[in-house]
Amino acid sequence: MPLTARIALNRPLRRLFDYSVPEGVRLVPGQRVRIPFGRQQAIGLVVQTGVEPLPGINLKPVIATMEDWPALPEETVSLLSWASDYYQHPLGECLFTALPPALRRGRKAEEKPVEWWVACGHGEALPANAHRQRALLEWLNRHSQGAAGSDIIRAGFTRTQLRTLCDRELVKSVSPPSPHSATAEPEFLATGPTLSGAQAAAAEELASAGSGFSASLLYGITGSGKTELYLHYLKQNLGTEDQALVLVPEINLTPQTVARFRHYFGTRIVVWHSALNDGERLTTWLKIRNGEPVILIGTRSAVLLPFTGLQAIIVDEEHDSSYKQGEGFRYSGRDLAVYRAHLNRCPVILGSATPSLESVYNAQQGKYRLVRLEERAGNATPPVISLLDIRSRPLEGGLSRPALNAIEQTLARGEQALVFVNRRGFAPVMMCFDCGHMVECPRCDTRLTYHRRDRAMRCHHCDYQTAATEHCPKCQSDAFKPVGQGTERTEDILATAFPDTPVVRVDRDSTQRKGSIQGILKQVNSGEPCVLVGTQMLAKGHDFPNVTLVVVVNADGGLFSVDFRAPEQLIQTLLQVSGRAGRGTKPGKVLVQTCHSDHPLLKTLCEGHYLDIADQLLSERDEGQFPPFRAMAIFRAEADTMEKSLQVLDVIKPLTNAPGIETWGPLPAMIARRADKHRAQLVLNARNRKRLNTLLTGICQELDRRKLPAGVKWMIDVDPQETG
DNA sequence: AGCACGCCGACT
DNA sequence: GTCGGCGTGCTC
Repeated sequence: MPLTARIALNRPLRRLFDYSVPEGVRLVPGQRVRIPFGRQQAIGLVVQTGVEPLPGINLKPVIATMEDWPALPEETVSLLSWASDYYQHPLGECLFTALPPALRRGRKAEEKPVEWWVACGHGEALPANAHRQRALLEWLNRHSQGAAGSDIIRAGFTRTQLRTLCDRELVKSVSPPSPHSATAEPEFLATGPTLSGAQAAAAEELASAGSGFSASLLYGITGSGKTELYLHYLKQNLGTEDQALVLVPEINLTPQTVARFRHYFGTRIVVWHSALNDGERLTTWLKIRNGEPVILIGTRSAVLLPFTGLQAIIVDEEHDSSYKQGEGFRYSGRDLAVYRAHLNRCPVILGSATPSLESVYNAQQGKYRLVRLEERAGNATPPVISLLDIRSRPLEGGLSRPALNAIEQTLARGEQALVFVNRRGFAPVMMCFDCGHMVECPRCDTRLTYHRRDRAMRCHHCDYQTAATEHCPKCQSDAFKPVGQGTERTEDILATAFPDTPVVRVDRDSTQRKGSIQGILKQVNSGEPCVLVGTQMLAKGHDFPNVTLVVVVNADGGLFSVDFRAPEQLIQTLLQVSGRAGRGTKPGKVLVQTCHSDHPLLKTLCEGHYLDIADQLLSERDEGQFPPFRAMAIFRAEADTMEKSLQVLDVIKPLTNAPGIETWGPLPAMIARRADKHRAQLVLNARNRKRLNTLLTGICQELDRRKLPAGVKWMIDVDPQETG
């Protein structure tokens, strides 16, 4: 009988393809092969061998193996097969997301040798106008050991300059010095950080779960020192040959965070995030695949890396919505982390000051061990939160008089204040007070945000932008004014109100312009009085010891949203941003401006213990029959007209008719048109997750068979984060 | 996703 | 007469 193999391709196809295996070739699951596909060639991943050859199809033979070992180890294939089924995404695309781009394209799974350059002359022979070449040569002469090509480029020189110098025989390429002689191992500490009593107790509880599978929810209030706990845990429990994974949200993966881990683990720390280039990705991927005993700090996709000796997983800020991928393979990094810990029979720690309702529920159900850390580190006390009703109060740049007074008093005491605004730009709308016109995005059903600094009107949902005008573009009236608050506007008002105090704005725009958040925060870290203005970005993980006042400009956005997650997210954001106050020795105070100071949710926030609030929110989810009490999935469709999108979902709707499953819609999405795509959705709400999964699998099979209206893209989102 | 095949409109 | 538009169908 001829040998056969079932192979997955990196194509959006919900099927696999069978091939014959040439004599003398041995294939195992997870192995990378080159195969003929149609009239082209492709890279495939072996899923299964020895399958029964299909009748009536003569199999093409595999061309070659890329390696004689599986690129994806068995455990990683299991993880992704499970995820493919759970998230209803084609297996091939799931498996390929676990490969670095270079290997997806068919490159050899080996390190590109480092090209190493040394200077072998001086600049006298260079033409007088060759400034950059001279600068490069001097730079290289200063590096007596020579330098890697990538470092030369990173230092601001170009490949052309290097090539020309090479042609002039002023630099040459040599083999790189061996890594041992290049640099000494950086120093790192043998023991973990010293813990407070409360931290030590929590550490002991975490450790008591042992080394097999366990999931712990570490509820640690802001400022309680969760990171020290992670460091301590890894120091105490990780063997010298073990691998560990620390997942963090993108914006938490700062140089300081990494430096903190390096301080205790030195070169054992490696990072994984969106800013890595293909070469760096391959290098790190190979390290992980080779089983090197690294501790990897990474964002969402790090959970898919091919670990072979994973012994601990930590998910920091586990409630963060960025753990859910919002397009393509819509997996949850946090949920896959838990499943992966299960596969590896190792512990997983989910840490947060404001855990997701899903995790709180799992803890209540006994699926997760709840570990509490409710004392702030050092002498810090939790901040006091109070509501400031702004109904019929005059506002300046969104700030009420009492709020401005509080900021003034804070500055007068030599302390710092933080003002939280949930929108970047100057104002979210420009409106004409004569004709009522509001400037809209031509491609989306949204208003354009006014960015005064750049004199631009920008859409925050696509890349559209246009020059700002002084008059109404419709009736030319000059009664054309910004409406609502953005960070730029609040920054402006504060700069006017406190002319002698620095005002520092932190949002996507300001950090992009200045290069990094670090530079911007220098001012703040000096401890001198200043006012910080910013978005979400400020709410995460930063430690500002001298910030003693936090002002929330407007808390009302999330109070009456149609999204069932809005109340949870509002509370989480408010508590995270509140947590920036009073992290030093001085007590912190939080003022939340609202038009609904009698709203029960905001009232409990003030009295609030987060777990009590979570309990209350959970009972609302229960009553509304929402997750985690129900399993949810959404069919989304997009096309050049709304009719087409709705039409496809109308075809799908009758297929969802099953006991224990409720279907809502189809309805246009909250923002119905986005980048000229008209979007609609069909929501499925099920009592039983397994039943929902089986139903979805069946529907996908059926839809693959059927001919659907052309030009419509449909997809499934399991456990959706956004239901708008 | 690619890529080829296929059948209708405005060019040398 | 042909170049090329993108609709449709197929890939073991």
